[in-house]
Amino acid sequence: MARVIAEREDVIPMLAEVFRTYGFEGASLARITEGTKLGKSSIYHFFPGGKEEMAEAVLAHVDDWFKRNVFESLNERSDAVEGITAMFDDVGRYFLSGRRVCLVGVFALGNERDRFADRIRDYFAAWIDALAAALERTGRKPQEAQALAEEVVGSIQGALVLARAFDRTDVFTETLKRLRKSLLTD
Amino acid sequence: MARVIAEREDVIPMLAEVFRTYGFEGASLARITEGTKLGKSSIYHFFPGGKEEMAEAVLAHVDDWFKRNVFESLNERSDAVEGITAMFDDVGRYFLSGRRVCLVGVFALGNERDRFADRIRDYFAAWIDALAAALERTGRKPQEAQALAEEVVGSIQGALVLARAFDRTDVFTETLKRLRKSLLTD
DNA sequence: GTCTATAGAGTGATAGAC
DNA sequence: GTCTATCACTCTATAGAC
Repeated sequence: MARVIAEREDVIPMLAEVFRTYGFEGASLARITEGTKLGKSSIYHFFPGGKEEMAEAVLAHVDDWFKRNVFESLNERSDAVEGITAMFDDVGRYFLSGRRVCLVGVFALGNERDRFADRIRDYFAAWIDALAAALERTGRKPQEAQALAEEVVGSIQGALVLARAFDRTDVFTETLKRLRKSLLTD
Repeated sequence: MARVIAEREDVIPMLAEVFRTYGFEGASLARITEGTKLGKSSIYHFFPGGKEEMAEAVLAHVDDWFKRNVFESLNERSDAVEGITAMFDDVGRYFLSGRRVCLVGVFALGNERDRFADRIRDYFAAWIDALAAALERTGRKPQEAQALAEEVVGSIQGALVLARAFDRTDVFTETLKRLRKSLLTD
């Protein structure tokens, strides 16, 4: 029998895509098996806790990706301006210029929010805090930096909604351009 | 037999609340009958087309509410500044200071977007256009007004996401305050 | 009688868990 | 694959207003 040996780690990005596309409730086992090319038994082998465990793993994976890319861009560059520029590039690439939606944002809006409240809150908090820290290194006051960071992350989420609504990636890419400019010029 | 006679019009706001809370896929008939206090027969009597017709009616209702309130605030006041202020008040009240989510935004992010693409696009386009027109009346150039309006509507959507993520209404109300100020001072 | 709103059993299909 | 629960939806019967 032909077998494609899969590992849990390899399944998670595909799972993420299913949850992103259909939301938590809409991610049925049929869609999950279709999206992962795995049978139900394999899925339950990797995630005995069912959909809840799958969603947890996906959220952890997204969190990890942002920590290793976006937040690292912001924190580990000696030049804060360069770090902020890199963050916008990372974000633009991650969301496929607006064609891809934010999984955590989708979860935040749905009734699954309460179930994953900690993960959702931590994701946005970590992002805002990392950006605020970088903004402080550009010479802004802590309070101003925090407010600006919140503004930027919120605007990115809103731009994803509008890009989907209008089915136009430029709504997203132009927003990123504008936000970057406004952070780095005044 | 005890009867509480309902009308289609009275059902729609309750339906809207169910769709807002659970999304299109998550709005099961069980949740719909629970949320509307109506039996299946009554629901299907009012909406023979099933969930699709219910969602259409709800989107039309939201559209109508915004046209009759938010957009009217913007367009039919002789003083554009007063109109913009009224819009922010309307929006703050409508979204219950951020406790309530935007139904159209939720639909835009989900895979139901394609099914209701026209309604979703028109809702945001009408909002942005109405705000842009008011901004032009405050003396801004058409292009600048359009970009600013898009920015504001996007920021409002993003603020709803963050308010839900942090479970803090002030994230939403502070964003409204900031946006209003930035439109009316510079 | 007609008409509209309601009650709720019952349909096959699909859900998630195992 | 197998399990039960739930899915969206249909149907017949019936309530009360005219």
